[in-house]
Amino acid sequence: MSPTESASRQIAGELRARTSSGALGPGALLPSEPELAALHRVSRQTARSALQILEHEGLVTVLPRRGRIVRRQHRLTWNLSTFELPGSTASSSVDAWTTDISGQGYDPTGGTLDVERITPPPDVAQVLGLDPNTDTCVVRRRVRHVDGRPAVISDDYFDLRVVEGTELAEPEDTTRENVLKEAGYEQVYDVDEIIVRMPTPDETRRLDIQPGTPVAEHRRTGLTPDHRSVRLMVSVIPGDTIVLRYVIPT
Amino acid sequence: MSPTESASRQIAGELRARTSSGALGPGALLPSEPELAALHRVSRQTARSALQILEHEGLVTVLPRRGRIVRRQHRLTWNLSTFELPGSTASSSVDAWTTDISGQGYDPTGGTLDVERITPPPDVAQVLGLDPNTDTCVVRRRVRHVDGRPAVISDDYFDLRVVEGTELAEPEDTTRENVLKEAGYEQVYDVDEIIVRMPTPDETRRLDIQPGTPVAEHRRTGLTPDHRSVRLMVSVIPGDTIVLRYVIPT
DNA sequence: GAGTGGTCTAGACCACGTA
DNA sequence: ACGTGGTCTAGACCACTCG
Repeated sequence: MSPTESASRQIAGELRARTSSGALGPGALLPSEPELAALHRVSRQTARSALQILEHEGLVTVLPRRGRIVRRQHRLTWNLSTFELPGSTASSSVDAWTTDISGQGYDPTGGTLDVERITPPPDVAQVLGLDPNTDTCVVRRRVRHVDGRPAVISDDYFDLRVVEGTELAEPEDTTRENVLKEAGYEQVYDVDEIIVRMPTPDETRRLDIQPGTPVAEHRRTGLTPDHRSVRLMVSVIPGDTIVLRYVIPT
Repeated sequence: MSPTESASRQIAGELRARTSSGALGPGALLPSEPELAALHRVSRQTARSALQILEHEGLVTVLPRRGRIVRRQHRLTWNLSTFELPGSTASSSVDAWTTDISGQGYDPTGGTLDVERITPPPDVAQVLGLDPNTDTCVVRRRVRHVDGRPAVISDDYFDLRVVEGTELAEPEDTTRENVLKEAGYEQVYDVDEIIVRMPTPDETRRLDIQPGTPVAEHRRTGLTPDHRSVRLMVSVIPGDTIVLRYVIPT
């Protein structure tokens, strides 16, 4: 026999069933900790554990001093491929982020741009082929916003020798793309890597996400025809708000 | 002033710093709950909470009855684009999974294939354009393994009318990709959507993953030239073991 | 048998927003 | 003022494995 489930898991399971059956729809208020404890004749801690199981599953959000509600599951789509389906309205030359978000009825404005020259962190140095001791890289840090709230962390790394003298080394908000090509570094492939993990405490703070929300770390490396990496873009994307999308011709 | 951090968070932060500074490398044993409690003069529950914060961040794994160790962060790469960098050795016609995994020195064999005819779940019905009440779909369920352990859940859905009479409707493990084309449904685009979320209890069990490990839900829709969806592949991919990769020509 | 984590209890104090 | 969740304590019992 399977060992009986712990009380907290049983209670969590019961509530989970009520959400997936629709009895507790998105936005519905769950029982408070003392209520749930009394209902099931357990201590408040046990009831609390049950609710936290659901929080960690992403089913439930805490509204401070209001209680816990069932989460809405709506997500935005971020198109990461340059290729578009015929008939789509996207103009792929401008920043895809802006097009995507406003195309879905949201406001992509806001956020900050911060350009710095730093000694490259080890992982960046390796990708860009830099010496962490002697080389300098330019990082363009950005927090993209949606409807006025932080939505994505997006850091762009370049070798200083590549972008020196171009607008990419300056704190201007360029809509970019052929800057690198004009500097003699034609970019012909992007290699995207997507890592799924929990956020660091710092990321949780910067993105203002609920604890327990996983993120995608999206690392896009821009390659020249001779396979040199000229650009590394690292984005941190909260899983509860954004879907990544690729269109691939077969 | 910022309100002082709670004791459990402070202790977690201290341990986190010791891991990122390298003082606690991968595999290192962390202090046990009673040890940590005594060290910081707090109750066992508080010490436990601190350790659980790190578990939920994915930094730490529990070895039953041994203690908690710092996780290794190594991940496999799964190539999801058909396009390959010139010079790569992949033969893109066969199952990319097998090529990818064995190319990285792991064993992709094992697992099960289970073919069923079911009434389509609502999300599948919508994508494939089926009527949930009258239509039937064929699902090919698979749990892909790596080195003998479950690694990825991969369910393939088809309209029964499309695959009836082909090997895709039978419980055979075919590696051929042009079955659909021969049946008159040429597939010219794949649309991939990647959702980052926490696993359901069922997925946690089937994938045998640590609680607190996030997953990517990868949904690949195969489109014909007239934008009909003929195939939906849904994969559930544990974040702690696999990196997704796309190569995109610019 | 000692030591690990897993679970639970019954209390307590706190900050803080809503009503 | 009341009720919410956030945190903490000091105890307890359990299943299990390792030496």
